[in-house]
Amino acid sequence: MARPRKFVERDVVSSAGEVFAVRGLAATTLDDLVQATGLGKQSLYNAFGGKRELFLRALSEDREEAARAVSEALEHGDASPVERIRGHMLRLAIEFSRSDSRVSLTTRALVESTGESDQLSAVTKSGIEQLAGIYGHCLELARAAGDLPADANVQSLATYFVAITRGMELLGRAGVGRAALTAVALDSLRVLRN
Amino acid sequence: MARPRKFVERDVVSSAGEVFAVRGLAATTLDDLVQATGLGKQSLYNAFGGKRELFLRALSEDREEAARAVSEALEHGDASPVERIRGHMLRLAIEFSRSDSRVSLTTRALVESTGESDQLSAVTKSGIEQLAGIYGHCLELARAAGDLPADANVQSLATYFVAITRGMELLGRAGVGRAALTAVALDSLRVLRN
DNA sequence: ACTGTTATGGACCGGACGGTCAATAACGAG
DNA sequence: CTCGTTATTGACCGTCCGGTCCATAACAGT
Repeated sequence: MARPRKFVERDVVSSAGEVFAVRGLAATTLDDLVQATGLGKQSLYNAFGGKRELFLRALSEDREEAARAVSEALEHGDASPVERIRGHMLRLAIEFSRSDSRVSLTTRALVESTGESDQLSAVTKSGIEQLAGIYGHCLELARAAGDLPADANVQSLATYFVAITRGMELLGRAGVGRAALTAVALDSLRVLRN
Repeated sequence: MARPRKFVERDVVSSAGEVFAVRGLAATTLDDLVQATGLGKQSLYNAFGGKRELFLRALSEDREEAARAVSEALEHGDASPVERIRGHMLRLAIEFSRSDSRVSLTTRALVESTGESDQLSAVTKSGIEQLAGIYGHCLELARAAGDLPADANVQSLATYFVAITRGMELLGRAGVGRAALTAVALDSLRVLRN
């Protein structure tokens, strides 16, 4: 009944997210997005509403994807919970030491948000809570298995892992290499010793 | 022999740094800086050369100030090295949970730098190495005092502390409160148990 | 007081930015 | 085939941006 779109929203959001991850929200221009997505300005505007809205879409997708990935790494497999966390951290060390200058959109949003009541802040906060929840779940299993120190607080350990992973991401961006990041990841796991 | 300046460079750089810390490099406009510093555009330009150069000045100052502060916290006092680190981390937890939306210029530069060969990257990398060096020095003392696990690697632990502090900074920005950040700080110290 | 030199402030500029408009194209329904 | 609806395209717009120009002010030295 009407002219069909020539693009798939998911692909567009994904391409846009790539640009945002490399350049950041403020530094990305509409023309960058036009070039990266292949759409015209007006099509972009019709479908998403503008640069900021498109970023929010990309952010949501990135958040979901990240949560999915961590979930998969921590909640499945036959290794023990602590070993799963260990494997996850080592994989992150490798991922963050890739020199492709990407920064997760969540971190971008965190840094570029302009205030408490910013919409970016809201999405980012809930994203962090979601991540902490996933870590927390796995840590709970570890505790049940007796693999955590007796006095460990699962909640705060979960937040701790969110913090150390964000820190590793920044260090990777700063050029810290794979070996060093791996060492950091291994160090970070020492908090789990009992 | 010529008209004297009406401003003190240090103050101007400091005010500018404040703005950059809140808004970021890309999102700060020259007019923001004019308003924050009280100088005219031309004076700003004469004295510093432009927005980017001014940011670099502010970044250097911020880096020195941060290094000085950490140095002071870790290298003096009658407490043991490990206890000094502990106190330092607890103080950071409080600092990062202030809700004033600041992000250290080093983190800003890290996230907003546009490539490997970026001047921002260079300054930031050396800043991180400097910080790691300070942590490393204190950890060396701790090791000498026998307060570190026997198999601990001082180098990587130093990097680890840089990572966890950057992560805590981001979490603070995300709205994680003082109590939670303090718990994270305490957790992070568990890697030092022997 | 005069002069050389630098600082200052406000007007100004070219360009890029995010966003919009209007003409046209591509479809499905009838 | 025609019509209604929506997508697309490229030209266009007002604004804001970083940066510059220029006329003037404020000093130090003579």
